[in-house]
Amino acid sequence: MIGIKDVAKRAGVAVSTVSKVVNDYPNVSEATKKKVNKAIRELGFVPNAVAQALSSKQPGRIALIMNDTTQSAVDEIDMQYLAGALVKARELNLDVVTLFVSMIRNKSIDEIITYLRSQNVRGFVVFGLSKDEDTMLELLKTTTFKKVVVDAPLVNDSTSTVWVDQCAAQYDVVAKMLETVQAHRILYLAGKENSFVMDGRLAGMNRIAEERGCEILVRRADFSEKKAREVIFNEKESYDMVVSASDLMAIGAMRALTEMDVFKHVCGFDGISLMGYAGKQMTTVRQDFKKIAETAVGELAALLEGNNKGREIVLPHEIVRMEYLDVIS
Amino acid sequence: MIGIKDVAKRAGVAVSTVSKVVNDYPNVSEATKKKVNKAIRELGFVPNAVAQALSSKQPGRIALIMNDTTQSAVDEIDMQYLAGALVKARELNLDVVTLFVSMIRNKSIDEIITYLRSQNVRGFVVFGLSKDEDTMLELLKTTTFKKVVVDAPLVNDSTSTVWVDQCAAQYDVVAKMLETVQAHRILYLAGKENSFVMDGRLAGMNRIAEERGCEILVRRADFSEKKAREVIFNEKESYDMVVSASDLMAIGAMRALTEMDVFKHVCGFDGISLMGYAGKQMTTVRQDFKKIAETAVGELAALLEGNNKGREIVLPHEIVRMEYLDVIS
DNA sequence: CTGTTAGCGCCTTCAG
DNA sequence: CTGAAGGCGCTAACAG
Repeated sequence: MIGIKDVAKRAGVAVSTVSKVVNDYPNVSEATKKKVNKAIRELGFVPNAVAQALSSKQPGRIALIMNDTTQSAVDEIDMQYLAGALVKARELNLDVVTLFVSMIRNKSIDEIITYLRSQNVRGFVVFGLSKDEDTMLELLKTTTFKKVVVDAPLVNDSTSTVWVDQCAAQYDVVAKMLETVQAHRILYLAGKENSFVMDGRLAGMNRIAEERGCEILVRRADFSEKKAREVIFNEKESYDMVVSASDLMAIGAMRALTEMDVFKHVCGFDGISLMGYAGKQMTTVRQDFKKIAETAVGELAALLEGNNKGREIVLPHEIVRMEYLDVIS
Repeated sequence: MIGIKDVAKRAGVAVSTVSKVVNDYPNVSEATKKKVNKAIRELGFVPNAVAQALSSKQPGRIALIMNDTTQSAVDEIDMQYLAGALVKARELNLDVVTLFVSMIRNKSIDEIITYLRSQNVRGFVVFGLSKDEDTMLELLKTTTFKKVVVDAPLVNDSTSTVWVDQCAAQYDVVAKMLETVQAHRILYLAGKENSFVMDGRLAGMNRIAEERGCEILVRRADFSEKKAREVIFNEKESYDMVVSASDLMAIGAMRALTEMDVFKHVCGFDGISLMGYAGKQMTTVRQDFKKIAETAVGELAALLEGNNKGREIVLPHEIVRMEYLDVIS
């Protein structure tokens, strides 16, 4: 491996001069700068990031903690998160450690901290955290790291939150439906109770209930298509429309209704491309997951740099109609 | 930050002794080992991975290069790959840099090499490479890095391949179908031509044709459900069975057939959980993506360590029947 | 078995 | 504007 020293020799200057050129520091004459750059090119010199990091120029690394519950539907979301986060990190020149919660779930909080510190991690972003992820929640209270939580309202001095307003999104998508559909009783397919996002979505439904005088029948289907199917099949009470807290459940509901040969309007939530498989047009909420991830990493960088305290960042959502042929590429 | 030196002082020993204890080297008496560990605990010492890397003859880092064509169906596969690879890398104590090809597609090969080298990358694994990824293919010929390719038959001195035998898998799944189904003319839905895996799968079909005396109607549907639909709708020739080179196309075919109100057997390929959405039982090939990724990382480590040349590793596949309610959790 | 002493590759004062 | 020298935190011979 050829190093800064070789370049210095080749260019006939001192190593420190090379360093200055490489890092684009002032106080170097154009002449020597040229010489050095020439030598760098000729030798194919590549600065060693590890050494750079060690000698105190290290911004430190960040960790991306992904939630890996093997559910095909959420894989798409996670990939978007990951892609957005990695791109942004690269842009910000932040070194990244990618982790899955399954890799650390069984470890004690101390082990996790030790691991992260040994990896030189200064802060991290957690995606799709749920309420029963105890050690993670504990870790968020810690002040050792700066952190950003996506999809959960957890803020403290060293922790920011990035997400879309779930309450407003749920409200908006239903309000949109109600522009064209009469509905007095709405069957609401809710997700798992341990989900932070459900709180907001339920609140959105309550607001609909109050403002529009609708009655809401809440049924848990745990974000599962299968359970949503069952709920629809078993529901005795009458209702005019189905609102689902996820696209996956919306698809299950739609299928069940079709099999029962009854028609009801159904609306979803997320805007995943799987919606295309519903086989019908469906109204849903679209969240820009890539953008969310980028924002999260950006915020983490800000926390790491400055002295800003943690805060909540709310990103906009969009109400869309997705249709079979639109989506399948 | 407290370092090895502090621990040494605290324990009343030399730094090298601490280092030995930390790295679990021999030639340290139990007594001093205890002293040192005590000091480590009291001071909350955490070895700095960066310094370790710089100092020792680090195995170097490895890069995982993911193919990010936003296709919901393949997201699941990629997540499996990623999870498997990360777990294995952690096990092997290899530092990982995760990349998406979209992050480097527009860059020149030199830029990529420079970037990887600056990141101290010594080798990488590429997942789901396609034939038109020119710079990547070029990079594989290079000898700068050790590399492992998943799902493409590219082997040279410094490059290994890990995948399942696509030809045998395609053959087996059809052979399995033919045990119970009579079929003389098979409609084969092929994927994109730029896909390495298609070569093997087509070969598998040819073998079926020869051995069983079947006629194969090959139709390109580019791994797209939509196109598979269209193929089915437009196909004038008669056929007894549909074989698809991916689950996604199989689903499209199944749906189209249902809409046309005709029944044909359809079989898929991949074993993604999306198959559950087909709404019917379907025979398909299941590949263990996690295992594949683990093997790939293991092989990369081996290449990095020893002096083995690149080679081809073939993993087993499985023929399964997936059904609606099995899959949706 | 333990301590001393060089580096790893680079950055960063601090003199010249 | 340039060069010499001292680390960053740790590992790895080499002496004791």
